[in-house]
Amino acid sequence: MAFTARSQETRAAILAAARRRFAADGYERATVRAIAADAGIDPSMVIRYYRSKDGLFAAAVDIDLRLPDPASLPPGRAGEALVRHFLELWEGDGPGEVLTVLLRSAVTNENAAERMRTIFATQVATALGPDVDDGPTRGALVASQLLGLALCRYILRLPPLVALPVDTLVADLAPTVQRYIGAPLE
Amino acid sequence: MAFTARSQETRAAILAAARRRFAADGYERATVRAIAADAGIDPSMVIRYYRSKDGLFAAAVDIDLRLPDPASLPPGRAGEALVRHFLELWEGDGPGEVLTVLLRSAVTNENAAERMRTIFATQVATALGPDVDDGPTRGALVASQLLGLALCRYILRLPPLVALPVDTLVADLAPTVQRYIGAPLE
DNA sequence: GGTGTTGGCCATCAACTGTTGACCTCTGGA
DNA sequence: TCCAGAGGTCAACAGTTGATGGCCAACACC
Repeated sequence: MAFTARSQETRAAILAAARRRFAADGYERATVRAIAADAGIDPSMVIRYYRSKDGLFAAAVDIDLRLPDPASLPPGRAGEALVRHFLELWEGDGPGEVLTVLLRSAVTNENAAERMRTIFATQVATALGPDVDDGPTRGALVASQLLGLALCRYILRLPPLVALPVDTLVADLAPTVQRYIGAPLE
Repeated sequence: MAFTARSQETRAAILAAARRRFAADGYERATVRAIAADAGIDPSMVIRYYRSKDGLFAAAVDIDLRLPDPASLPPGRAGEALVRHFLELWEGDGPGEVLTVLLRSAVTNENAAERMRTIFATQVATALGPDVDDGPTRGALVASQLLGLALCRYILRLPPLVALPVDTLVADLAPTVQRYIGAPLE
């Protein structure tokens, strides 16, 4: 299946519409019909191409955080780099939409939650470097601050956080993340 | 309406079942029928008592954070007190359930998001004391860390965060919150 | 003891969901 | 020129959803 260029086009149109709808409405309220309408296509085509709504969702949340390698950063600046990289992902059109989908649905959908867990357990925790047993704990603490920021700024849209420019946010949060990465814990 | 003791009983049973379902499944997937079944009552009664599913939801998310007055705390310890109080709310059966409902649905439901915004804009920001113009900003930063913690520990259930005892979490997060409250910002 | 009010159940509605299969239509190679 | 196979549409399915209104049973009050 899926040979001609035309089919790849509508396939991509469906995926784009799905990401938009999933990001805006969450998994349950984003209907196959609405996605199809946005893509200017019949609902049955959505199923034809992606087998089911779940299949479409799985295709819609496929992302690589591409976290910077901490070894390549000046020591003491890893926190700042992490916060900035994370924020720029969210500010970007493509990844930001995917991340919105992921976070929005991870909150109610167990599959999405599991995906989120592995993403942040593996990508973040291992990005901190292969040090010792409290690596996962530090990674989770970092995740709590970064995801909390994303939640408040991009999902809940708390006005003070929406108003702050990226640079200010980086400056304010970097010390926190830096401490979670390196400082001695309880 | 609603005079007899019996009606108040089933009314309360419906509300309890609703909180449980909303907390477990989120707004969309928690059906009136399932809530009614949990409460051992006919679905139509749910509508009778709460007018609509939305009305039931509004009744289910009614909470007062009861944040401690910072003036009554030893200075320099407000951050610690805030984190501990917040965590104990989530650990409690009653408030924890309501907060789960609120956060789970604020992510997809605009009404719930608005409620969340006012709760954290007013209750947290004003709890920091009536100082100046960056009060809301500081409040939002605090919210980003506290809500991020709740998200990762109680909703996404990141294993390392679930494993940590409350005291450890308080010790690890208190400096962050303390800094957001008091230290000079960018 | 009648009587009206209230709690509760049943049957049902209209709308909407994901999904399926029959059918049309266009294209490109033989 | 023909025609197989692809992309695409249409109508319909079976199930579930929130919500409504009619009906019966129990209880309080006169």
